[in-house]
Amino acid sequence: MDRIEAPAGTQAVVRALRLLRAFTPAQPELSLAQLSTSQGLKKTTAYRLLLALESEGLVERSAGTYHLGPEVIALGSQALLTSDLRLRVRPTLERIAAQTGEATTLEVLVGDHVLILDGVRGRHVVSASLEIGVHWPVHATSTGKCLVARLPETSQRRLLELGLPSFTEQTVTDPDLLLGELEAIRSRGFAVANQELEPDYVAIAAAFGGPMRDVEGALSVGGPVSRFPEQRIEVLGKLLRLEAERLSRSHLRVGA
Amino acid sequence: MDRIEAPAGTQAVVRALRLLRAFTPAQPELSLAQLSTSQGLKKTTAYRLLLALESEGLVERSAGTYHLGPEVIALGSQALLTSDLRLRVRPTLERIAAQTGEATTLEVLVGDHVLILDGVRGRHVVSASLEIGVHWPVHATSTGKCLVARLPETSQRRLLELGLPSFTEQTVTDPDLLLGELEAIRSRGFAVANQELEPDYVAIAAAFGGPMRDVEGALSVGGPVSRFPEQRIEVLGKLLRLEAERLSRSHLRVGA
DNA sequence: CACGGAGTTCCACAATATGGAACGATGCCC
DNA sequence: GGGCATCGTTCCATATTGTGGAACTCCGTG
Repeated sequence: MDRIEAPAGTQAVVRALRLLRAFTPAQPELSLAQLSTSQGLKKTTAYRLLLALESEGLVERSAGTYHLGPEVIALGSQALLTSDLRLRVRPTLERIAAQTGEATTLEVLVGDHVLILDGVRGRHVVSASLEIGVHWPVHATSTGKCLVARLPETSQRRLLELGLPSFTEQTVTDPDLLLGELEAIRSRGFAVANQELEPDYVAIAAAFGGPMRDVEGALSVGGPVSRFPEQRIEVLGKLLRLEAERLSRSHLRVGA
Repeated sequence: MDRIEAPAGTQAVVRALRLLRAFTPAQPELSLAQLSTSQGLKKTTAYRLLLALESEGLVERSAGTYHLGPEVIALGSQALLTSDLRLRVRPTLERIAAQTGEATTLEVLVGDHVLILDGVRGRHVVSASLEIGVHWPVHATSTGKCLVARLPETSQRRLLELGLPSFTEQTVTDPDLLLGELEAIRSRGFAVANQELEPDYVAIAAAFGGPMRDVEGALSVGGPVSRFPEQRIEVLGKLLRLEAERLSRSHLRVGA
């Protein structure tokens, strides 16, 4: 999220879209009152916008509360299926999964979270859950950290200033500490999140760039801590860095 | 889509949402010119709306064309994961899949298509592809037909008037013929699509209702024609009808 | 080099979205 | 059971916001 493009003269649309984003896994059902106050909108305005969203099938109402409608699912799947990034990276993902035997993902930065765009399961029974479409905070994930590490510093600060919730005892919640770690990640070429999101869960990630040297996405492997001793983390990190570099280079043929 | 709620004084939002819907699997990349003309918008207006959509991450731009952005995927998955219909019907789906061994889906009407909301694979190697989130035309699918059969007649006509593309030699493309079939579906309690969408693919479906006697969704099983002789279709149809009725009744405890 | 067509910026105008006020329903508490 | 708070909803005058024409800038082409 480097270019924070300021929208010009389009408040109604932006407000409506923000309303959609108000729905979270924790709060999938919201009343008009909740929606309007949480978005700082007048009741009337929120109501009108919601009517528009409802008429287009993006929200539904039942028993006085709103929730996201089926049209959103349709749009989402449409976006997923036609994601060219996903298609391009799929072979890489499969190769890594085959080589390491671990669950492998492709993730991108969206808003202030990382989004799982695609994934390939590993060979083990115990493994990451791999829910495509789910998003996680950046500061407690390997992918999040290595993606943020490549952003301009102002964006980094902005992302890290907004409060870093703790998930485990290992979660890094101090912005300055994290900024230091980002530095290390840049020089190592990969990031590790060792039980920072969930106990017993380790993940390793490396980011690759777009046509310019901006961030495009990150590759990760992860699994239970028992399978990831220090030494193997190092090996996997180097593997991911290699694959990420290959993806970054793959632009040069086509790009300007 | 029975209640075609007319949006009041919200054209900007509606226009923006329509722009999102302009992206199809066939045309996942669209230029400004394409988008503006296809939606009957002035170039300037479409441009401004797209900027707003882009700033919120719902569309992305690369090399002069727009495509749906990652935020759409996030929203879609959010909608999917929190769909209470999906959660409620899951046990039923699993039961049917276990009992029949065939791929089983839950589908709903969205716009003028059916959307696959959830699915459980069957036991066979050869089976339906089951891509959750994908949508199909109503007139060539078993689920589509039985969902439409429960709509008010005016909605039915509207849906069937808008041109029925042919997919196989079996596809019913004549609106009047289809209206007749809908009648039969209502009395039988289930619908069949025998190679109407794809050669060799048979599906059977039954719809269930919401709190009022409106349509809520449809259950289906499907697979290669070789496994679906007339007699078995009849058996499966009755099974689906039974399960659908059970779902319809499940409201009565809670509902008004 | 002139042309057509792409995306983009600018701006005056009025159509459109805004939010205050007021209404009907529902639920809660005294 | 009456009154009070809170919810969703409708109406409407207002000016803020979105609209689209005109004009500009890049392309790539004939």
